[in-house]
Amino acid sequence: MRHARLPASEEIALEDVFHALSDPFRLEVVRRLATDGEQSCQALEGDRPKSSVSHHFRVLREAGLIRTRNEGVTRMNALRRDDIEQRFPGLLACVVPKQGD
Amino acid sequence: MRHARLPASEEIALEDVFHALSDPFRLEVVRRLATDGEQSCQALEGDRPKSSVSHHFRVLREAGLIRTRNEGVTRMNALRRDDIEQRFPGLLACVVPKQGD
DNA sequence: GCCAAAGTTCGAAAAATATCGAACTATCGA
DNA sequence: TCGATAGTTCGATATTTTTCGAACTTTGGC
Repeated sequence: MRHARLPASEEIALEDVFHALSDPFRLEVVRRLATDGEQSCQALEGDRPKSSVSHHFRVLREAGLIRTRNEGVTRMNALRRDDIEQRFPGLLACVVPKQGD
Repeated sequence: MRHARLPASEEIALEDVFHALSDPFRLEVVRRLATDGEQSCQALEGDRPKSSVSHHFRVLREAGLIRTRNEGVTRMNALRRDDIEQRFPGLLACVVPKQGD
């Protein structure tokens, strides 16, 4: 399996991040990754076909929001917390729900 | 001129805000409003036709990012700083360039 | 009242995204 | 090696956005 395109931290573009997060499904994925940590694709698919899920994960990956690594037959997706925080401090805090919201 | 639709602070949706900011022109408008304060539409149009500019201001307005008031024959647009800050603390700080960036 | 200026609205055409099935790839286990 | 599992890629269609001209609205000035 070819290595997926992944922008370096400095290459992450705000427009791309915003576009990636403007979709409800992708926003939810980011939130789940933030609260529950690394997840496989299927752990987050909500009865959607795999090709659709794969598309959304790709958008998140290319925007620089997540990183994917192979673990056996599955792929684990993790939020690029530190990279995002470094590039756009405070952004993740707006996305991840705080208690009492 | 009819009053433009404007969501209350609590109604501002993160997805809408992200979508609004995912366009380079709109992101630039928000930055200009943040740094230079209230502006007319034409002060920010970059050789684009008025209908296109008007469309983008409408997206920003409906997302809850700006407020528009009539001033004579022009309409002045202002960033809804306080409302956005209250609803999504820290978000604007990610958008507006800090010095040395 | 008439004209000009600043935006808005409408409608149609172009461009970008999303959706989903089918075929493909890679890895693990038997 | 043969399945089975987890994703990816491709291609086609549907939906959403963007773009832009033309017509319209509102306000101020003469």
